[in-house]
Amino acid sequence: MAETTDTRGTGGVAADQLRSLIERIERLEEEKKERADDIRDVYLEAKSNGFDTAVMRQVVKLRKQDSAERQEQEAILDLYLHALGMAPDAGERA
Amino acid sequence: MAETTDTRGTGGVAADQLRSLIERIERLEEEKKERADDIRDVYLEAKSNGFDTAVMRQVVKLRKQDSAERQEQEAILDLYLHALGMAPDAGERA
Amino acid sequence: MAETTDTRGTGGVAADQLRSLIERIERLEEEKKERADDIRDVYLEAKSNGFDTAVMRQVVKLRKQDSAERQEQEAILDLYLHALGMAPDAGERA
Amino acid sequence: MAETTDTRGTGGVAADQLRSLIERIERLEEEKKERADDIRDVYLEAKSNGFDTAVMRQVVKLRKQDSAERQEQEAILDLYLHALGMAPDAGERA
DNA sequence: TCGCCTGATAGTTGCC
DNA sequence: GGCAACTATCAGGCGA
Repeated sequence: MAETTDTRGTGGVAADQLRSLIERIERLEEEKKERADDIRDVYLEAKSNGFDTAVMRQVVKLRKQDSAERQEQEAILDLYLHALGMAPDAGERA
Repeated sequence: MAETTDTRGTGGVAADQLRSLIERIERLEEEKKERADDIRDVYLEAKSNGFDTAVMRQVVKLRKQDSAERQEQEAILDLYLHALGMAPDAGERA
Repeated sequence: MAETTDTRGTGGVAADQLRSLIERIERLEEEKKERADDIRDVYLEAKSNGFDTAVMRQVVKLRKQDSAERQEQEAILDLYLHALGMAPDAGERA
Repeated sequence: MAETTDTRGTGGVAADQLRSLIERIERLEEEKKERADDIRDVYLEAKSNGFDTAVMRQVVKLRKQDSAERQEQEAILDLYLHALGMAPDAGERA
């Protein structure tokens, strides 16, 4: 734990490091928000072109679920293989 | 001590009603927690019988996803039908 | 130790046991969800009667905290009683 | 005929447009997720360097609030300036 | 445009 | 002690 008291005086090394981390996070959150706004804009554009955004959202959600489910399938396969001692790279190879 | 303390005057009836609502919620939350505890117990029982609970949780999750996806499929079908003005009982259009 | 590698062959005992456990879990989760839905309904009913559900949720939370503290007090009391050899029922509990 | 996937007569153009919109959305959501993952990574890095991430999240939140308040102040100022016919054409934002 | 509702996100708790 | 699931809170989108 960093009760390092490295903060000799004000603005120690830890403080600088912390400031840097915070700023990186803030920059990333800003970019994340930009993407969210862009997505919102695309939906607005779609709506203004006569598309049903509810349907579109459903489509996007469904396609996301499909890929998520595929991931799950792979995860559970791995788990089975491990449970059966047949993991690909588990070192255990009878 | 359950006399009509505050029930006279303004807000009395509302107070009784509120109390009733709160108690119903609390009872339901209690029951919900009981179920959660039961689930936890089943997993513990499974583990004590040599089953891999991680695999089990994954299985449960996957089966839940399957049914959720089926629901989504139906939802999107409904949306399409609506978007095409072919909804089962909704011929009304603004 | 229970040997669950009984899964060799077609539908071993372990497989049946696993299926049973999974189904119990799913039933319990279903019931848990029903309670959650009921709670939601009560809040909706409250809202339709003019109550502020945010305030209600706060109340429920506070009362839960209170009860938690009370239980903690009881736990401490039990501890003392045990330490004094005055526990109501020693040990056996299902 | 250059556009083979264009099923004219059955909303082909719209279909292409819809596909394009969906793909733009999915790409943006992907990028959004990348940023979220990056943020998560920075917090992990911070933690591995001994920082308390809960505190850091609090700091980020507070700074976001501060900036929101500052922007509100600027908005009010703009409003006043407009009301006075003194709105700047293109103001620089720090 | 306002209020409702659903989905996203941050915090909390329990498990490993 | 770290990590993941769950829960509660909050904001954005939709309908009236």
